[in-house]
Amino acid sequence: MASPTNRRSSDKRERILSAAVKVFARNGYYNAKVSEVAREAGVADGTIYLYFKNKDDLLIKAFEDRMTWINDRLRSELAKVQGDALDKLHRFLELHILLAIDERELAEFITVELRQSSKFIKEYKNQKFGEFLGLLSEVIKQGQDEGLIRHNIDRHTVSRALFGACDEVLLSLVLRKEVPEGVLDARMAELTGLFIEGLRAHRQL
Amino acid sequence: MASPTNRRSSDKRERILSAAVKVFARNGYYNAKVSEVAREAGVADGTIYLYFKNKDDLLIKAFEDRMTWINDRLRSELAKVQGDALDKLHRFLELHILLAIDERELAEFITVELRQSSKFIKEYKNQKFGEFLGLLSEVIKQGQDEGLIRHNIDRHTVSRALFGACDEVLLSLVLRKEVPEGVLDARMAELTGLFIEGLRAHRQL
Amino acid sequence: MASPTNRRSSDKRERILSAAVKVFARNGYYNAKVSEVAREAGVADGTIYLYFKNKDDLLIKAFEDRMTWINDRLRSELAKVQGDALDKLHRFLELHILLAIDERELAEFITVELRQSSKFIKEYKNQKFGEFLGLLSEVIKQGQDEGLIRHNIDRHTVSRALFGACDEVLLSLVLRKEVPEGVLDARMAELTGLFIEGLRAHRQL
Amino acid sequence: MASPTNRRSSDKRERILSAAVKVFARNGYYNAKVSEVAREAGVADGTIYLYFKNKDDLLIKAFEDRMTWINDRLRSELAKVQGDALDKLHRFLELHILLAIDERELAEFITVELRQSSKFIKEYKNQKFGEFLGLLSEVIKQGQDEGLIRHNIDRHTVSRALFGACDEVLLSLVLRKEVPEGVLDARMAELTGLFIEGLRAHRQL
DNA sequence: GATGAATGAGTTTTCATTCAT
DNA sequence: CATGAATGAAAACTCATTCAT
Repeated sequence: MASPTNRRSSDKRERILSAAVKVFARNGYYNAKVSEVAREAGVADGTIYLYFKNKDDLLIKAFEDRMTWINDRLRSELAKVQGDALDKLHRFLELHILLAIDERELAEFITVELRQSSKFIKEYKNQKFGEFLGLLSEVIKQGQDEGLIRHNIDRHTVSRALFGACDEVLLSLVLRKEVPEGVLDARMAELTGLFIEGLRAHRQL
Repeated sequence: MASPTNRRSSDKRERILSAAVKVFARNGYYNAKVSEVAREAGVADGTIYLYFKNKDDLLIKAFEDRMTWINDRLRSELAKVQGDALDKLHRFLELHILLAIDERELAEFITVELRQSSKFIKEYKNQKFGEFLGLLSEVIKQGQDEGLIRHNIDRHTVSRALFGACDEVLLSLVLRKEVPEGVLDARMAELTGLFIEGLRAHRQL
Repeated sequence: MASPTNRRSSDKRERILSAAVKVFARNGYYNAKVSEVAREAGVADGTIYLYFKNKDDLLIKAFEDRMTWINDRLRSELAKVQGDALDKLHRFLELHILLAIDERELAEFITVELRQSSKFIKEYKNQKFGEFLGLLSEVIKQGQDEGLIRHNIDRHTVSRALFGACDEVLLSLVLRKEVPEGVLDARMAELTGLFIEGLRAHRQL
Repeated sequence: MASPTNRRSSDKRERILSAAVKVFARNGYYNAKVSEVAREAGVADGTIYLYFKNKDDLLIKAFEDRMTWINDRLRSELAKVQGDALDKLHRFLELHILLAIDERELAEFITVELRQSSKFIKEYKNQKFGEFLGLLSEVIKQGQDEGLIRHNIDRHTVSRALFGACDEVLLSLVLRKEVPEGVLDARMAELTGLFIEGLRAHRQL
C-alpha cells in the first residue's frame, strides 16, 4: 500500500484503481487518458499522482491489485472443493467463467492489457499472473499425484494452454457480444470436457 | 498513377510492411514511431504515406498481408497431407509452431497486435483472422465427419480454444526466451496430444 | 470546469486573442504559427488549446470578438450623433478611419482575413460582419426615410460599396505606409464627400 | 515570357497558368496544392518547376499574366468609346462587371489573392494592379480636364475607392451565389450612378 | 492532501521541391 | 524536355505530468 493509509485516502486510491480498470478496459491503455480516469474516479488529474507514480504505475498497480483479488478468491474457493483434482479443475474453469460474466470490465482489462503490460512496460515481471498460473499448475500436479492426470505432460505448459484457451474463448463469447442464455454454459462445458478428457490418465495407457 | 504500383514501388511497399512488422513486434503499435519504421525500411518518413493512408492503415495492411500469407501457406500445406483429419490437425499445430520459430517477429507481431487491432481500431472487422480460424474449424469438421472427433463439441469454439492455447504457450516458450533444443518439440507434442486426446471420439463412450 | 472561466483565465484568453490579432495581422493566417501566437501571448503552445479548439477556431473567435467590440462601439457612437442620417454617415466613416489609425493591427487583421475566413473556413457564416453592414444599412435607410438619400438605390449594395471603398483606401493609405499629417483627413473627407454627393437626393431629380 | 518559347512549350505554360487560376480561385492559395494544379493542367508535378521558380512565383506570374490581359482589354475597349470621360467611366465599370460574369474564376482569383499576394509575398510590388488603377485614374483625370468631374478630389484615391466598392459588391453578388436575372444589372447601374453623381462637377457648386 | 490550469516534449502528417530516369 | 516517386523540413496538436494555490 502506498503512502495514504487512512480511511478516506485508501477509499480514494480504490476509486482511482476502479476507474482505471473501467477506462483501460473501455479504451485500452494507450488510448485511455489520465484525465478520463480522474473524471471517472471523481478526483482531479493531479490527485492520481499522489497515489501513483505515473500512468504506467497505475496500470501495473491496477493489474496487481485485481490479480491479487482474483488469486485470493480462487485459492479460497478451491480450498472449499470436496473432491479430487478433476473436480478442482472443473471448479477452476467455472470460477474463471463466472469472473468474465460478473466482472466483465475486469476480465476485459486483464485480457487485453496482460500482453501489453508484461511486454512493453520496462522492468516489470508479471508476478501476480505467475501466481495465477501456479494455482492452476498446483491443481494439475495434484491430479497427477492422484493418478488422475497423465504424467507425460508438463503441468506448466498445460496451465498456460488452459488459460490461453479459456481467455480466447471467453474473449469471443462474453467480452464482445451478447451471448444467448445457455450458450455460454454449453460452450464452457464442452471446453472443460475437452481438457479433462485430454488430460485424463487412461487405464489402458 | 495515384499510388505507386510498378516493380520498384511494390518492392518499397513490401520493405515498409516488413519494417512495420519488425518495429511493431519490437515495441508494440503504440510505442512504435512511424519514423522508426521508415528508418528500418530505409525510406523517408513521408514515403510511408505514399503507400499507406496513416499509421492505423499501416498496421491493418501489415496484419492482413501477413495473415493472407499464413492462410495461403496453411491451406496449401494442409492440402498435401495424406491422412485423416487428426493427421491434418497434427500438421496444423506443427505449422503453427514452425511459424513461431522461423518467423519469430511475425508471430510476435500477430500475437500482440491481434487484440488491439480488432478491439480498438474503429470499424475494422478482422476478416483474415476469421479465415484462419475457419481453416482450423474445417479440419475439426472433417474429423467429426470421419467419426474421429466427438460431435458433442462446437467446432468454432474448439478452434478458438486451440488457437488460444497455442498462442499463449508459444508466447511464453518461443517469443520471450531462448528455448533449449528439444524442449519446444516436447512441449508442443504434449499440447498436440492433449488436444487430440481431448477431441477423440472414444468408441466406448 | 472544462474550459477555464475564472478571472485569471479570461485574462489569459484575452491575451491569446490579442496576440492572435497581432500575429495574424503581421503574417497572415496561413503564415502565422500557433507557437508564435503563444510566444506573443506569453503562454505555452498547449495553453492555446485549452481556450480554443484549433487554429481555425482561434481565427474565428478573434474575428468575432473584435467585430463585436467594433459593432458595439459603432452602435453607441452613432446613438450619440445629434443630427440627420448624413451626419451619422459622416460619423460612421470617421469612426472607421479612427479605428484604422488607433488600432492599426486590428484593422489590418480584419481587412486581410475577412475574405479568407468567410470563404475558406468551412461552415462559417460571418454573422458579425453582417451585423456591421447592417448598421451601415440602417443609417442609409434612415437617410432615405428622411428624404436625404435617394430611394432608387439598394441600401445593402450601398453599404457594401461604402465598406469596400473605405477598406481599399484605408488599406493603401494607412496600413502600408507612413501617411503625412493631414493627407489622411483630406483623402477621407473627399471620400465622404464623394459618397454623400452620390447618395444625396437632389431636389431637381 | 520565361525560357520555353516554342509553340508546344508556351502552350504548356499557359495550361499551367490557367490551372493555377482555377485551383487558386477554388481553394485559395494556401489551401491549393501544387500537385492539384499539375493534375488540372494535365502535367506532372515536376513540370511546373520547369516553367516557374516555385509556388509563389506561380501565383505572381498567374496574377501578372491575367492582369496584363485585363489591362490590355480595358485599354483597347476604352479607346473605342465615343464620348466623354463619364461615358468611359461607365464603360469601365461595365467591363469590370462583364469580367466577373464571363471569367468568374479569374475574378474570384484576383479578388481573393490580391491582398495576400501583395502583402505576404516578399519583395513583390504589384505593378500590374497599379497599372489597372492607373487606367481608371486616367479616366478620372480626363473627366476633370473636361470639367465633368470635380477637381476637389484626389483621382488616385477615387480610383481605389471605385475598385474597392466594385470588388466588394461583385464579391457578394456574383462570386458567392446565383444571381437572379436582372438584379446584377440593376445593382451595378445603381453603383455606377452613385459614383457618377458623387463625382460630377455641379454647375451651381 | 487536493486541485486543475499550465506546460512543452514528442509525434503524426502534409506537401513543396528535387532529381534519377 | 517531362516525369512522378521520393524526400524531409515544418507545423498542428495531444496529453502525461507538474506545481502554485
